[in-house]
Amino acid sequence: MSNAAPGTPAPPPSPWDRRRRPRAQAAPARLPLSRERVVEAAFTVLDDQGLDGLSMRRVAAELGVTVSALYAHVSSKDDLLELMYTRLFDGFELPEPDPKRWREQLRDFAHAGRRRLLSHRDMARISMAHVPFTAELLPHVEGLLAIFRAAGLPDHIAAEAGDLISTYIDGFVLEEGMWQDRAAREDGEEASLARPDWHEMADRMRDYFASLPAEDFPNLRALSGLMVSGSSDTRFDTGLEIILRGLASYLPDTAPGDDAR
Amino acid sequence: MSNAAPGTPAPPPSPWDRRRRPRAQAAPARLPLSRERVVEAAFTVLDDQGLDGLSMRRVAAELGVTVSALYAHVSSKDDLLELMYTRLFDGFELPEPDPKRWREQLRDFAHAGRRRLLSHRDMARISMAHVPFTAELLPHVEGLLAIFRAAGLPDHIAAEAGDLISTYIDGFVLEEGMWQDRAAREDGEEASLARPDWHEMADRMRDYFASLPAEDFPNLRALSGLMVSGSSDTRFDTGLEIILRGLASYLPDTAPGDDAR
DNA sequence: ATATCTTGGTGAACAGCGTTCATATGACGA
DNA sequence: TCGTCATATGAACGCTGTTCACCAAGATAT
Repeated sequence: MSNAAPGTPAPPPSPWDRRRRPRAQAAPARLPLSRERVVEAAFTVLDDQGLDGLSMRRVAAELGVTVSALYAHVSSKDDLLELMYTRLFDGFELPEPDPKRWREQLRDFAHAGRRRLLSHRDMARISMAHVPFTAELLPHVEGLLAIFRAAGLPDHIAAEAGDLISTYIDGFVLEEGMWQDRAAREDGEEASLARPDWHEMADRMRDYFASLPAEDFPNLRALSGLMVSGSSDTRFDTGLEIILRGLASYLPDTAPGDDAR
Repeated sequence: MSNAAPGTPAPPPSPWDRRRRPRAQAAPARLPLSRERVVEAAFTVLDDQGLDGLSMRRVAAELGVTVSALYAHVSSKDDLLELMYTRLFDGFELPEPDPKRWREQLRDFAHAGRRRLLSHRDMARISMAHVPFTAELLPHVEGLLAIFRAAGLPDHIAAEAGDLISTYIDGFVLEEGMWQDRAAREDGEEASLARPDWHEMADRMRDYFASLPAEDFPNLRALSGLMVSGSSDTRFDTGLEIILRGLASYLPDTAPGDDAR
């Protein structure tokens, strides 16, 4: 590797001498960036890094582009998150309100909402941080209100019910995600790092509850089975049903417990 | 102290020559740091900077101490946030369950919970990010379950009701805070920077709803008054009542609508 | 009285973050 | 062929959470 002694043969281009940058792959006929492509990339980063790993730099890397390029299409990270939030509910349609089927319609709404929140990691956290009153989301709010009013709910109840049910969905999925994360983290620390095994976590939790002093925590012990195990789906439906029954109680008088179950 | 050559009079201590640091105020008999003091400082930072402005460095500054000193008492920022979360509910007591008064007891619980969440800025965001199954919080869960079961609710309902009601409280306060923040931000951009005027924001929101095309948003327009104006307190109670009525519907048979309102 | 250990703090550093700005480059119309 | 325009670059700024080698002073032991 002789290069030192006999008169310095080839002066390496000093860093401040910029002739032509080696054009890393400057613009290889890439289809140009766009809002859509940025949001899309953000979703894939979100899905395999989680919200805490979602940085502008990583989104840029995903697109094979520098950070600053993103800011031509998105005005800030918050802006990007808001775009993701509204995009998540793209094409979310609410049915024409049918007074006789309002409960089913709300169940469908809740299930569809939950499914969408579950379709991307940590999405509930993002959703929770936003108020659904952007122009794109207003039709959904309107659709919900339409169902409530068609069902015959008094106005002051209808006005609150939308928030209540949306918050429930968000909150439930958020908690689902937190359990999954926690399971994954503890799993990763111990042995396997790619198996967020849900049941193992549930077992551990039930064991923990069972280990509590019986005289101080009788109810927690008694209900531990129901609280942690049991599919999320049925737990979700149970909570939802409580809300629906509460709403039904404000209806003039349809034989109570009628549509129940 | 002549030690140098007779020419150079007083060699100023070179920066890398560290004899004794001027002891800025090394340890002015300060009462030593403690977990408690750190958490306390974190709360005051939280209250006047918000969660986004809560950094370890600012907490340290609040205590007149360097960042690294904090890590002797707190293992990470997440740890600190968790401490704040559990500390918020210190001394939170649930009553001995009284089967006849379960609704009142739950109302009291909800009000107390909301009040505590409101007692520090952005606290609902912190609360939402945690699962209440830490050792310190388990007694509260137990107390809630006790009320549900004493009231006579079936187990699978009782197991879900705690989550439902807690999520409602958290979610409601969270949204309250978001409106306040948004109002404050827009206010700050325009003119006054110390008046988060709530009513002005509500007015603006109602105006916005009223400006929507009547044929597309009849319900939103009709209910806008109820949704945005009206005190938060009564809106909170309305949502809470829906849940309580839903729970009541699972009771064997106490003349429905009995304790209602 | 001197030496040692412990305690509780310092300050510099690291890697990463969101955001901005002057600059360079490729494609297109004149 | 030249200029223009849009687009992407890369360096920089100030901030973040976290770690680590070091240091001053008090308590303890010799």
